Amino acid sequence: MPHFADVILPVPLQGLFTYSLPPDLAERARAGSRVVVPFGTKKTQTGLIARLHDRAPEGIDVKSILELVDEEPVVIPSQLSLWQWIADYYLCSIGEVFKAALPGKMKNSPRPTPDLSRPQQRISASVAQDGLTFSQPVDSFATPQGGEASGLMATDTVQPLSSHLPHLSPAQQTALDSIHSEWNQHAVCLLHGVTSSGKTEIYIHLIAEAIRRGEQVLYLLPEIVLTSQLTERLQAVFGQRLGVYHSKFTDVQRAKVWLRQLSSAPYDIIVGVRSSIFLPFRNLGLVIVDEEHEVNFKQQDPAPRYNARNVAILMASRAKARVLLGTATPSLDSYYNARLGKYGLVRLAERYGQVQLPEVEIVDMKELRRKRLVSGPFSPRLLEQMRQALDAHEQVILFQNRRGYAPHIECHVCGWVPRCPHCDVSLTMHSRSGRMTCHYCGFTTEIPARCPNCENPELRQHGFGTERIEEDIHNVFPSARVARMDLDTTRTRAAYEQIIHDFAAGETDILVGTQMVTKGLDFEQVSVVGILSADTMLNQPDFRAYERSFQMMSQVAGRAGRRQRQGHVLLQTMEAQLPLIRHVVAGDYDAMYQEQMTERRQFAYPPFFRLIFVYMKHRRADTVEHLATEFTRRLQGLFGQRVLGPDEPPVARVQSLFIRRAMLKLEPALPLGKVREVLLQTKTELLADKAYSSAQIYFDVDPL
DNA sequence: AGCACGCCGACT
DNA sequence: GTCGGCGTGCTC
Repeated sequence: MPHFADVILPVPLQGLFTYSLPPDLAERARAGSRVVVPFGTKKTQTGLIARLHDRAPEGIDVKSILELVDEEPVVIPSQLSLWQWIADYYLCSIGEVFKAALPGKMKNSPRPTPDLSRPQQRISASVAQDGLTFSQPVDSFATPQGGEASGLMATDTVQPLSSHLPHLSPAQQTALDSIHSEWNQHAVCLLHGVTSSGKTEIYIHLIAEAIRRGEQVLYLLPEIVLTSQLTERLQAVFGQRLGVYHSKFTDVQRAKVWLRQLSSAPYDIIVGVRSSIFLPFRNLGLVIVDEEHEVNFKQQDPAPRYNARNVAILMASRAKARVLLGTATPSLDSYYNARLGKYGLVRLAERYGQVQLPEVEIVDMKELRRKRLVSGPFSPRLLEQMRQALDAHEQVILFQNRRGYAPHIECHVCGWVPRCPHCDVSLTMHSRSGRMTCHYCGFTTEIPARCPNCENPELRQHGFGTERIEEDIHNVFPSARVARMDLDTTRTRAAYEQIIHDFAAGETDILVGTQMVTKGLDFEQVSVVGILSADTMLNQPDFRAYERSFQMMSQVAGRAGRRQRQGHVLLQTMEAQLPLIRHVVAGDYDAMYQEQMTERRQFAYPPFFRLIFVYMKHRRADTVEHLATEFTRRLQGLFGQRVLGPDEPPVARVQSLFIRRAMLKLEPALPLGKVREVLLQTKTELLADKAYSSAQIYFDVDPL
């Protein structure tokens, strides 16, 4: 019987914590089971047993485990080893991975036990009553009580799948066959299929095949594409075999899916967002990553800053499963891997049905402004196309990559601009609420009636956000029904679904929105798409700005197109001569790829080099400056000119903390183990210095 | 990340 | 004379 357990705790500290096992728990404790342990002075935490052993740790006052929450593990060995891989690769603690992995309810820390010294009732009623514990055998969670877990799950009683499968066009069938033959050589295949080429039907066939072989499928999607339209379509084919895992579901719903995957009757298919890579899979056979180029697959803020696409590829290789990456606009990274022969590559160049690719027309805004033919956000040409579409009872999508009313306001007498008191950005004006908001920290304040600096009552608005566009459309086309889709109008899943539903049902004529309107939505009646300003995307200070602009513009352009008439895309830009704009017009992905790859190679950026950012934050600018200089100096001592910086990120102060960053450009051949060790070591050393102890230091590996 | 301990300003 | 600011140190 083991005497000790190494426990993962949801804290940003490296390593595991060793606790002793009381004899009555020792025989029942298992790796992967949750435990309640004392941590710190008077706190208890819910942790997870990583391993059991008999080696008494030295020089540590070992405490005892208080409770065993689960009789059966809730995390299986393959998950534990994946967590460790994520912590190692993305340079964070395994506790941070644990925190991100488990649905909230399953890692809730119980109230501090009133008397910790009294051992008695170990699995207390207070812990078990939330219904999310494993005091009972796991299979009890696969029974019909939950509603969605039907008793008819046994494979032999489910209807044959083939009767529901969608018909494939010859082009789709060819692509499907090619994917199979690519999989003979490569575990990962990239499906480069133009918008509306019918990738989903191909996915459905592949999923059905995997299920017939008795394998599980993970179907990853970026958050925004996971609409009820898609899940209903998949549900129609796969019914009860399909589980959905979404961040807007409640904790209880997510915990139910998790426990169901542990049972003897798990879902065969999980359709889910980024975090569904953390679900337990005992028999993974296929991973589909749809819209693989999406930056959303990378978690940005709290650690672990993982890329779910890349983790999914690793998971699949460990499970000997196949991977299909699907997109109309591949990430340069994936396309490069395909060109290198690391991934298979299959193209689908034909749109499904008789839908034609849209015609893209450049509108030279610089020229129009010079001739004073345009003042607002719409060119005459766009207005003309919109009017035609409305007259023909067709729909319009307008894409403007900025929410709010005006990106900033300015006193035209003294030049005063309202800025966020906590962040290094100007405040965005929102007219509906009559307020100005910081898009970084959420700080909000009233719009002043006059300039607080010089009392001038005239404050000018600069630029156009989606809210302003919506208002302008009302003025130009008073009878048109307009909807706006951005972060402000889609706070709830219901509101988001409502906007999509109304537009699909033809109850809205014009949809204005941010990036959200570019994502995998197909509307039959859209004949005109307007990209109001390509420049807001092109001018981002980021080496991926052109790649992203191409992806966004191509994706939104792909929303246009009907069976009868060719769709029209109007691309308004101040940089009409830019080669990238021509590539969008021509739909020439390869030209964009070649051009960007030349730059990436020249400036030592991905996919030729691996990037790691070191972020440092402190409430004092001089402290963070010194820290950043010292961190960079130490790294340069070991890694030489691979280390750049420190510099200020585009927004150099957020939530009252000053930010600096150092950048590492590492050649692919460089073993990561040494780098990892040095980075963590340097961080530890510098934080041990009193001058920097209240600073925050973290790493962003393979940033997007 | 929490949380407590610990040493300096505006309050009953 | 106290309540509380957040700097500092620790968590098996």
